[in-house]
Amino acid sequence: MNSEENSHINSLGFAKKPQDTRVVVAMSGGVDSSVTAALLHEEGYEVIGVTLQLYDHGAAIDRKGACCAGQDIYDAKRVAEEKGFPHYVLNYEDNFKESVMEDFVDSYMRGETPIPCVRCNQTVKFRDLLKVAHDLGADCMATGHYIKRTVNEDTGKAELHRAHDGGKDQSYFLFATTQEQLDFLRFPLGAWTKDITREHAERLGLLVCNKPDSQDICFVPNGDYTSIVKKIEPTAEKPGKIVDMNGAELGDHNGVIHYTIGQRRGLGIGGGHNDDNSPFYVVKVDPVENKVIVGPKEALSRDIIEIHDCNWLTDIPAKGLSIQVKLRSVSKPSPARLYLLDNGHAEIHLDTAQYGIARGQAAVCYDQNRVLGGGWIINSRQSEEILAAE
RNA sequence: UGGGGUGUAGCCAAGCGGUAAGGCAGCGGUUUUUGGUAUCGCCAUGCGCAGGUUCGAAUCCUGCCACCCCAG
Repeated sequence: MNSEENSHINSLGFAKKPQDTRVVVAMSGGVDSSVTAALLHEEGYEVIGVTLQLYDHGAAIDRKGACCAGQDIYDAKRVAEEKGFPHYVLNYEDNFKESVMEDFVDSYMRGETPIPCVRCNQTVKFRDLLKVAHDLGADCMATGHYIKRTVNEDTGKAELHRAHDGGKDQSYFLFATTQEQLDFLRFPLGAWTKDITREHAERLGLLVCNKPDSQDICFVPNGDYTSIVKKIEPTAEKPGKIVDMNGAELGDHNGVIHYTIGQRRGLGIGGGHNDDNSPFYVVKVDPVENKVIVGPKEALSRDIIEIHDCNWLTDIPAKGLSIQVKLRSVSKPSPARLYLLDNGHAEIHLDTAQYGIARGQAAVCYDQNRVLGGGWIINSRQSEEILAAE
């Protein structure tokens, strides 16, 4: 981030001195965003740190690897104080609850499988906090995400690219970033590995340098997401039947919110229900009938995915586009072809079928390392040609 | 009541005189910046019960019990 010595353009892409460039840094209290803020400050930028208080303090205060509550807010403030730049804490609890947590709950109630991290980026951070940054007169807003933003010399447009460190790449969670948001955003860590970030944290003497990486859903304590669903929607947990694909009852469930497509464990279905004693997987979640439908792994095979609420950072030709797509955060992109549909949806035709594609998850499209955009999975099916071949 | 069959872990199940396969479920670990997947490990001192034969029995014998089927 300190290249371009021979240019008048500073490291954030502005034709002015760092000290004349005001940048709002979204600080979660973790290592990454702390380093981002401290480094920009070190470079001479006019840094304003902002931390959002997203959910209940008390419940999160002892939680390792959380963010944006309790101790983390304090940590962010300490970093700002030590480095000597202003820092604000904004209470976004209501906002977060409405935009992220309630969406999370509604999604499970509909039998879907949500990704709250994407919703959070999409709403609270890149819509609401970004507006605050604008209001503060900032030239841009920086975050500690591992993703690269480049400016295409031909088109002059900002592009999103996967992080240099493929293992830390967060592009899956940022697919919904619009072109307009991207124009205003900066991701200084995108070209780094986590090791480098931690080295800088140490060099800068940040008290957060040894904090563990965050993982899991930040507002869910010890991995038990259903406790949050129940807390917000006490009627969410209705017991019902687990049935096979012919409708035969195989067992009981204690609420569809506990299940997601592709899930194997936790069904409690013993042997003797099929010839080879092969395991059962959740094939469908039916909140209306309050049933969980299970079947063999083959029944999960899907090679056509329909997505909606799409965000595109490039033009998609009418005749389709060869892409690579990620249908879950942890998996290599797989080759596919992308087609836009008349209703604004899009369809992704996978070269090879995948298993466990759940409604509510995201399909993120790439051209090699470039993020083209993506959408939310609304439907999926197995093409007839493959069905016929089986 | 007569005839036949079956009883092996929570479930399915192999073994048929030589010291309890495998799978499903469950539990635990690894992996993982969403859910899930995957992967690794653990899981019957005992084979319906009681005797007997044998160096040795889940396996052979006897009795009892339970369930299933057919007859009546």
